[in-house]
Amino acid sequence: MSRTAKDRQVTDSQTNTVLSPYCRARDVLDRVGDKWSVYVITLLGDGTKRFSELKRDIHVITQRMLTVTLRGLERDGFINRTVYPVYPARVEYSLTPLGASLLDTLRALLTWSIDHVDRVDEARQHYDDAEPTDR
Amino acid sequence: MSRTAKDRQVTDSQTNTVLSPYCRARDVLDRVGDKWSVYVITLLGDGTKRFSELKRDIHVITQRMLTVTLRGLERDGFINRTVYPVYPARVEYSLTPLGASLLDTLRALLTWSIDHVDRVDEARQHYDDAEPTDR
DNA sequence: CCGGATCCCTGTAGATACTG
DNA sequence: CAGTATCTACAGGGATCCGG
Repeated sequence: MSRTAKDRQVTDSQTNTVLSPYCRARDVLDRVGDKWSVYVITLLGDGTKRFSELKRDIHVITQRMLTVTLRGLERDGFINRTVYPVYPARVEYSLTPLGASLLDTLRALLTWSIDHVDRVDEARQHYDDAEPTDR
Repeated sequence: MSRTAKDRQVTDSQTNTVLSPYCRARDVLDRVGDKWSVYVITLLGDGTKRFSELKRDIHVITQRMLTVTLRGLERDGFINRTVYPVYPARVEYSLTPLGASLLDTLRALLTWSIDHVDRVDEARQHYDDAEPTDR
């Protein structure tokens, strides 16, 4: 469940055959969970982009958070980072095959989310409006 | 981008037609991102389960975290909570149609994750082992 | 005993701002 | 374009207490 390599190889003493692979899958799910990664991957699905282009496309993201996000995605092997030694500096990002593969899977979840967010919102309001004594 | 209803209806002043729906989709993606929700949904995919059954199946989860997770999923309309006024207390959880629908989409991502975690781990080690001077 | 609530503590994601 | 420092909010966890 943890992020460290050491904890990840925990032997599942309870002979739970499902939990263990799930724990490892969390490494990927955590990427999906963080605020900007999915969106950056989606944008790079349209092709190679510069740092400044991404910054402009998202526009509400902090410069710092874009850097952090890109570093993480590069580390996980989802994107390539190419630096052109020119002035002013030019850095381009693009999806790796692994990243493109993830994007394919992600699109399904993304469209599901967009299609059902309204229903989730309804459920939340219904839940929040209910008498606390009901529970 | 935020969790509050107020912030969610931010008017996209930059005429960015993609970012806005993505922000709303985050409400769903955040569920995927949190540590136990996906696993609980998966377990409930096999059918109705009691609190104690879920606790036993996951076994490394805290009683508190299971409660918190179930509350969140119930609030979002993904699961049903049924209390039987008996002794000892009996509470059963099951997927709603919405939850079952999400699970279908989730399975694809889950299998992708499990299939590619090794490649991600490789990428990470390669990245971490590289000379910091390379960047 | 079961299911949960409540208090408290910690790590860390994310933001702001400043630097080169 | 990026690195660094600092701050805050909150997710996650431990322990303990509570009502049926």
